[in-house]
Formats: sequence, structure tokens, C-alpha cells
Amino acid sequence: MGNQLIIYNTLTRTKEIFTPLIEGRVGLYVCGPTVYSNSHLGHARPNITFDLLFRYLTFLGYKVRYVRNITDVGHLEDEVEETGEDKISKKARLEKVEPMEVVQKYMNTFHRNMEDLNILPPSIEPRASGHIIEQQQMIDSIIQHGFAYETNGSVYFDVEKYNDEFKYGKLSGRNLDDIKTNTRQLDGQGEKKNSFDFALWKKASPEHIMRWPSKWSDGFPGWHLECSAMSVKYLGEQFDIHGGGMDLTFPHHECEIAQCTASLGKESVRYWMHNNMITINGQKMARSLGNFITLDELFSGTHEVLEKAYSPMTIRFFILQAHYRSTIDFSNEALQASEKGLERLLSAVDTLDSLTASAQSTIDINSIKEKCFDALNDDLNSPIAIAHLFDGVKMINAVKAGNESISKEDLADFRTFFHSIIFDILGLKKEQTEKGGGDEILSGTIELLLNLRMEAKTNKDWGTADKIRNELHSLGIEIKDTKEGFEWNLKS
RNA sequence: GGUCUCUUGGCCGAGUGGCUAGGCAGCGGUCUGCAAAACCGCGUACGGCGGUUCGAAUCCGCCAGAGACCUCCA
Repeated sequence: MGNQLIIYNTLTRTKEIFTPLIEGRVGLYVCGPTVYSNSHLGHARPNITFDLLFRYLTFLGYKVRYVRNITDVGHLEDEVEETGEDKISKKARLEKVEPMEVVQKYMNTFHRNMEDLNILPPSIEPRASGHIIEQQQMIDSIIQHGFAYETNGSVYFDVEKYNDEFKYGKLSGRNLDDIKTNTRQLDGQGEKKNSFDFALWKKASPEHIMRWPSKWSDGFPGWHLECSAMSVKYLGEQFDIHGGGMDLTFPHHECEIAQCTASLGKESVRYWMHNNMITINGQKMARSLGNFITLDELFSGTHEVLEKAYSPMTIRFFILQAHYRSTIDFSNEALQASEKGLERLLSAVDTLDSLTASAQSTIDINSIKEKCFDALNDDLNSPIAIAHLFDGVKMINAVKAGNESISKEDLADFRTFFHSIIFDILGLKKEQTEKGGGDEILSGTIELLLNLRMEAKTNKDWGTADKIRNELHSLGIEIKDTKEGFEWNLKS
């Protein structure tokens, strides 16, 4: 144990040793956002989780093809009601712009937010609207195999028929009989045989803006279809890992399995991975509860539940401090704890870089390295890995204080290890400080005052020295006295 | 109503039969003219009640509480 990556597979509900389909290569598909509004805190979780996976697999030497889609058509406000409007169309109608303007605007925001969080771009980022042909081909195939039917220009997946041959509900652990008795029966389902059938193609109503021609009607594809069509196109009929939020398990991922199985005769995905959800002060994040925080609001502190702004790296570190399959609760207190912890970790990296070697080591570097990688191998247990990094921080500080020593070889090794795990794998980075910020006059003035304070200190004029310190502090300038002199920062 | 999950010290969060993470806060100390910052040290927790066991936070049962999905959600 320890040197093999183990992944929890939602499909089997067990941890399994990860073995790729093709040696040395990994195909990874993750459900991306529907770009009809600003990216929110909820988007941070899966993207950071699977960014960690992507980075770690890459670190392990795999050649990874990471596909993450953009949903820019087909995601309805209400899948059950046939009057359900496409989310993007609706936004376009309300804002009186083209649907693709909506898509572009929020996709840009999403990309900017992801970059802020130091999330690597995927290898391929396909858009649903660019794969209408592929989706239509998949519908054809599903119809040919007898698992879909057409009504009034729309095509629906025949869940009951599929369930007779394959089992519908295996991923989410439910069976069709339960679904039958528990699904709300709604009026106006005339087109579907059963309420639990889902749309593969929807005929567009006259006022619907986003539409494409097809043999069935002028219309648009169903939401679940895009992921099936695009994952198969870019990763093959079978591929290694499919990820996404737990809330997508049913119905979205269940429907993906049904679609792929119905058209290909076999399941496509070998390992299903699901990240858990985020709560805020113990409550689910929802627009209706007023605790729906966008990433921009989080980074700028402009939301009433936030006491201050939290940097993207604080958010990233906070999310990595919990295991991806646990729920995680956001609160000001918890975020500020992470903020300080991260500072401590990153300053230890600087300390490590400045250490000088001794003839011999009195500390055990290898046990920390092993424990960190064991943790990551155990279903990406980043919180445990981070805990061991803090043990490393203690060692680093002890060496600096002269209580321990480190050999030249160990020091080089430790530096490499710390840099790769913190920066390459966990994807943390040092934030550029606001200091200066192009304002030469301000920084010059501050430096002048602080130099005057140094002179006052030299003359033991404590009154003047303290006055300068206190006045600057009340203006939001943090001053740290050091052996050599001083350091300062603008407090954010 | 159905299916499932969770309940850990002041806060956040790992662990999951004995070796009892980590961060933040708190307390004590080092440093400092004083402070701040930094660093070092300290803290024995697992909802309640039963049961299994030499031994349970960890397994089983019941009770209480919280949440998720079943409808769009990451």
C-alpha cells in the first residue's frame, strides 16, 4: 500500500486501485458549468478537486487528456415541465442580447475565476452548441437500438424499455420501481410515455431562439446528451474517469450511463468520482436563502455574509483542507483560519529556500514525503497530506532556529519535494502583494516615515517612533520590525 | 413519503476496533525599548442509551438532531 493510487468509485461504492485503460494514459471527463450567470462558490469545489486529480496524475507521469465541457445550450429551467425554458435563452431574452453573448460573457468570467484559483485549463473544453451533429448521431443510434421514441418532433429516452435490458439507476442506487412510485405525476406530460423519460431532442417552440435543424424538428438537444456525446468523441467509447458534483449523480450521470449504454451497448465510464457540496454557515447555498456567493464577491468581500475579502488561494487552501467527498462549511472564522495557515505554510517555503546545510541531518525527511504521498494515493486525501506538510514546517523552522540540522542532499531533496507538492500538485501559489501597486509616491512616503522612525528608535525617542507606527497602522499599514530594519504591507 | 449520508475538543476538519492528525483561536514562553509579527511549548474530543469485544470515537441496535438526493443546481 502506498505507492498505488486508490480512487473511490461511486459506481461500486468502494475504494479501488486505479488502473488506466491504456498504460500511462488517463482520459478524464468532468461536467463543466452552464454559463448563464456568474460563477459561484459551488463551482470552485469540483474544479479544484479535479484540478488536484489532474495535477496529481500528471505528476505521477500519466499523460492525461482532461475534457471539461461548457454547457451553452439545452439546460432547461425545468426539465419536467414541457414549457421549461432554456436557461441561456431565458437570460438572453431578459437582457435583450444574443444567447451567445450571454454564453461568452459568463464563460469569460468563469475562465477568469478559474485562473484566479490557479486551476489549470483542461486539455479540451468542448461546447454543447458546437457538437449538435454528434448529439444527433447519438440520438440516431439510441433510436436504432430501440431505446428512444419520437413524439411531435421531440425525441425521448425510453427508460422503462432500457431498464428491462440494462439496469437504470445503478449509479445512484435506486431502482425504477421506486422511481415510479415516488416521482411526482404532473399534468401536461402528453408527449412522454412516462414522467421519468428524459428528452434527447426537444422541438423548439416558435419563440425559442436557440434552434438547429434535424430530421425530427427544428429544435435543440437535451441537457444530458452533450456530456455523453462529447466524452465519447474525445475520450473514446470507454474511458477512465468521469467526475462531477454529487448533485449531478441523479439524474444527470444516470442518464449519461443510460445514453452511452443504449447507443454503444456498453458502459463508457470506468471510475465515477463525485465531490461533495458546500454549505455556508451550516446552510445549503441557495439564491433563495440570500447566501449565494459568486466568486467575484468572495474575492472582493462584497457580500453581506462576508467580513472581508478572501483571496483565491485562501479559498483553494480551505477547500483542500477538507476531503473532497465530505461536505464543507464556509464561515468567516473557518476561512480566516485557513488564511493564516496558508501564510504559515508558504512562509516556511521561503524559509526552506534560505536554509543552509550542515554535515548531517537530524531530521527524517523521507517519512514526511512518504506520508504525504500515501495520503494523496488514498483517494486524494489532501487534508492528511497538508497535515504532514505542517510537520515539515516544524522541521524547517527548527532547522532555522538551530535546534535541528539538515544535510546538503536532504535539503535539496526537501526543497524539491516541498515545491512540487505545494505548487505543482496542490496548486497553491504566492499571491502578489499589493505593495507599491504602481503608487510610487505612496510607497516613497511610507518608506520615508519608516526611516524617520528608525532614526527615532536609534535615538531612543520611543514617543516619536511609536507615534509613527500607530498613525500608519491606523491608516491600514502593517509594520513588521525585523533584525535588519522593517517590512511593511498595505492591509487589504 | 422514498433512498442515502452525517453528528469529533472554542471553531474548522482528518481518522474509523488498541499506537488516540493538522490548522485557527486560547494559554505559557523566546525575541523586542514596548508592541506587532515570527518561532517554541501546552490542550485528550468523538450526539444519547444499550449491546458485541480483553478493548469502540471506530462494529450492531434503538433514540435524538442535522443534511443530501428524489425538481434546476457544482
